[in-house]
Amino acid sequence: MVRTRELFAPTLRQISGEVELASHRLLLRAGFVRQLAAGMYSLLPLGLRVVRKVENIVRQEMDAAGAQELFLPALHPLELWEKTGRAQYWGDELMKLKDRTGRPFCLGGTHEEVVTQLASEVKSYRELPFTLYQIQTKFRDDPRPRGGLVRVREFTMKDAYSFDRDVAGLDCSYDKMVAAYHRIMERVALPYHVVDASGGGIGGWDTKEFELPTESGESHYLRCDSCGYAATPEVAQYKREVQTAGEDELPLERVETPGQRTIDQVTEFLGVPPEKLVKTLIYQADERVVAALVRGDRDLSEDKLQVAVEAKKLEMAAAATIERVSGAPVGFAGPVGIKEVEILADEELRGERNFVTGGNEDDLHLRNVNWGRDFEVNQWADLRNGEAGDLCPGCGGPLTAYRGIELAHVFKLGTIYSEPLAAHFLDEDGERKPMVMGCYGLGTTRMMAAIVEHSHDDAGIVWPMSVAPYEVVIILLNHDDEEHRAVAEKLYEELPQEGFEVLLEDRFERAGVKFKDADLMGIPGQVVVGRLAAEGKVEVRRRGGESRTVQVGDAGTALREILSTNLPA
RNA sequence: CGGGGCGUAGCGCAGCUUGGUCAGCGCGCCUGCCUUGGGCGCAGGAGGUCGGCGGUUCGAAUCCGCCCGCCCCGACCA
Repeated sequence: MVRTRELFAPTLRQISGEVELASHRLLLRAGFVRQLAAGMYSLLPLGLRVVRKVENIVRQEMDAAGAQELFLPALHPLELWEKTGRAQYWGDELMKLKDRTGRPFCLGGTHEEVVTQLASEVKSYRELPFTLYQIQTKFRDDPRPRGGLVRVREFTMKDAYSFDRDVAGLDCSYDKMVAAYHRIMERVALPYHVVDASGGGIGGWDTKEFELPTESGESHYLRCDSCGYAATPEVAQYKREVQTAGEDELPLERVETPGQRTIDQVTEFLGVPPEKLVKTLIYQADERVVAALVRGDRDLSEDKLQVAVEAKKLEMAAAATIERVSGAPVGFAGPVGIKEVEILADEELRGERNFVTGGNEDDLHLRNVNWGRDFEVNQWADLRNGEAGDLCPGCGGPLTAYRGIELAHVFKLGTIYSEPLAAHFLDEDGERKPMVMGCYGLGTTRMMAAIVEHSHDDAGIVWPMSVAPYEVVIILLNHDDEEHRAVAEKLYEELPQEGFEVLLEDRFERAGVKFKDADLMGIPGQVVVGRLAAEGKVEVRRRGGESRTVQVGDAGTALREILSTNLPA
């Protein structure tokens, strides 16, 4: 219940051409948010109401799933992040600061460490399982914030953590959270795809992202439109066609390639298509050094390589290592004659003959290289990113490239936090074990942006009922007309009693301005008090939908009907 | 972090190439009149160290250097 005359919601008629994303433009124009600095936004009263509604939906579903809400500090001792190795892993993305005594702290980018330490108070299997969650501000010093509220440096997120005695228990806790997420997406009226993803370098498995499919999204994934299989390129499985060598093996040739290091350069220089090249990528896998081979036009998936070599830690080998094993400057490594490394080759190369590789000498490449003859493959594996056009592993249909906004992310952590932080319990058998954890994130401010991104038209935002900042706006057109004003005031009095959240548009503005702003703000129900008020009638409309003229006394009934769906038909 | 763009009145922009009636426009704001169903109309008015610092010059919004900030593409992203 508020009057627009008192509402702090400055609307903008124009906005800089630099602001590109629809959600960003509309949330700014409609007076929901303001930018303080790159990736930092103030939520104005209307924006806050939307976020609160999203939060309440999330809260209800979390509670219904048996999770318990708590509230953890945003400020963490850096030491805690060092125990799990994440201070280093996150690097500059973690916002660090010191207190007056010089003790190092950080602003939490997430809360696994803090919640795990808290959970370590659990002593017995009898206290398990449980799931904790909070709705908290997160800080991430992203190298490039973008897209308005989609990717920012300070944002609010619901993060939940489950604690179980074993993996079977985790699976159960995880399934409950996933089910809750499905209901949340339904309630905020967003379409979504559940996408298999990578747990990232820190570990975890069964990682899934809930993605809003939209061209303006920044995540990329592949999806089979016939059976619904979806995955990020790094983890996407695909059906491999049986490859047969189509050509005879030709004699190996050395070819001078002065200064030609990259695939593009070599392709250009030798005049061969990139699929005839084979990339040799040298990685440090824990203590070992491995060479991964993929076709020149493909991208290596570090996730798949890491699985194939069963390494805890995988990173590009240092230049010195590459030079040692290949005997050549970076850019000329190849499988023929390389030393001290295991060679892993992408399955796809089984069908390749006579390809071009680095020559392990400065400015040298080799032509007509063949595996088996010129070098031995130690291990064949799927090592490349999936691509659009690959075949679905389930049904064989083609995979399509999608872009999306990542709304939520779930994954199974196992004991990767409970072990270093000593979150143990005594099991039935008297054995001391680390708790088995899962974690479940959902960005609430991002969700507001995603809803706008998905639901708007040329005139402005079209909020679903479930998260609209107000459900009904009474638009009083002529403020000077006593009769009209009386009708508007009566509605403003009565509609809340009928259960509606009401905004009264009573500013000293012209009718046009009020209509434009009402559409821009996207309030689902509009009650227009205008000329017809003299006859005791008002116009009841759905933003983006139908409109009808009714007696003032019937406005509530008409609104109930017209607003019975979450989004206009 | 690499590439590109931008920074001039509260907001949106022009001016910069070619230095000198260039401190300009639209919207908003204030006053008065008028109007009240889709960002009215008329008249008058206030408001800017041209992102910052330094340099070139008789003279800099304009040219040069450094810095800061913001946007976009890429790298990165639990």
